[in-house]
Amino acid sequence: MQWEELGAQQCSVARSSVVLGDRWTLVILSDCFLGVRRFEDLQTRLQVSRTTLTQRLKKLEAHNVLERRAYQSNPARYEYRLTEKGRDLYPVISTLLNWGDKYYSDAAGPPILRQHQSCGHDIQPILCCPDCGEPIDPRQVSARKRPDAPGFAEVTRGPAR
Amino acid sequence: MQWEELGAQQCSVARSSVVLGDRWTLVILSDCFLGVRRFEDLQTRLQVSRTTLTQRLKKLEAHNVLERRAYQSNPARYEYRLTEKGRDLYPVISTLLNWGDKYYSDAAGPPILRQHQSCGHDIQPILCCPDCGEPIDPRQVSARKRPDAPGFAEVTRGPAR
DNA sequence: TTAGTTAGTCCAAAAACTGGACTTATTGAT
DNA sequence: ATCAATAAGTCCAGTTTTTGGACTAACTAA
Repeated sequence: MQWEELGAQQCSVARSSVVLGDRWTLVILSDCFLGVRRFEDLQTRLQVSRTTLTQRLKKLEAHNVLERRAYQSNPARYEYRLTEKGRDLYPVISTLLNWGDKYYSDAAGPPILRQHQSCGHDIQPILCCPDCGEPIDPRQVSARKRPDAPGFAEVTRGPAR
Repeated sequence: MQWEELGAQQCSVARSSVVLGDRWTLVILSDCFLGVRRFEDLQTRLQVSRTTLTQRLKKLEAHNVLERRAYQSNPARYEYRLTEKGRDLYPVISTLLNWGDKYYSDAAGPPILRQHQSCGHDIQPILCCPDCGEPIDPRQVSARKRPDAPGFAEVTRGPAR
């Protein structure tokens, strides 16, 4: 299957993977959330090859996740900023960071600390139900195919077995 | 930079990307959360090449995200189950699904619906602060390098500018 | 006996990624 | 005026990864 075809599948994770699913994209976006905007900074920090970085930035721009914007002219220089669609990836990056912190931190703790300004605590955000407000226990969430949806999702998961 | 070296970086997203950062892994895991366990089922549903699927499953097993377990002998047949470390990826998959639902659904809505058993609603989980319980606004979260942490993270993001 | 099932392996071709040199247009220092 | 530095890329040839499809092993059911 060609790569872009994956997006035709009836699955939101598959469609998201068309944009995000490679070695570098999530790391690039993570840096964007830290305020890094320039090609040189990204390249230096991530040690990604210039060719690959160029391709990734173009792809993210094409998918409207980043916006390429001139911050000076003569010579023209560009920076990359998260669009609203890009900012909406915050929960993904944030939960990925939680997972990495849990399983790949060294003894001294996570390399990046996040502080919730509203309450002052260092936090690792958690998933909650937007309706009842309770923290989500995955076993309390059942998944089912939308009745009229086409595609392969015959198997879906019920609540805890 | 070689691929596994990325894990040496002082960044939890980079380390997570060593395991998750490719075209297929997140989609495979998404299927695992739907209860798909077998090689053939994954291959048929995802249309991933058998070689790549084999490699991914081996990698996920090596990183202790999936467990390979015989469900019969003569001939031996194996299934793949999420470990605790794998189940801890639920928030990542879930938020990725939210994002895909928002930006890549067709008019009829998301292909997979999730219902919170505790309260009965169809939901898209949101991020909350584990301390104060409020929904997370990314602009209310500042990131900073742990003071003694080595590595490149000179740039960190403050709260909304 | 034949076909089907399942979890893979093997191969050659195609696609993606790599490091490093190079380009262009400018500013600041000597 | 000359030289070095900066920034955002492009270009290239070599390496690594991914692909589709055929094949295998060890059974079971008809």
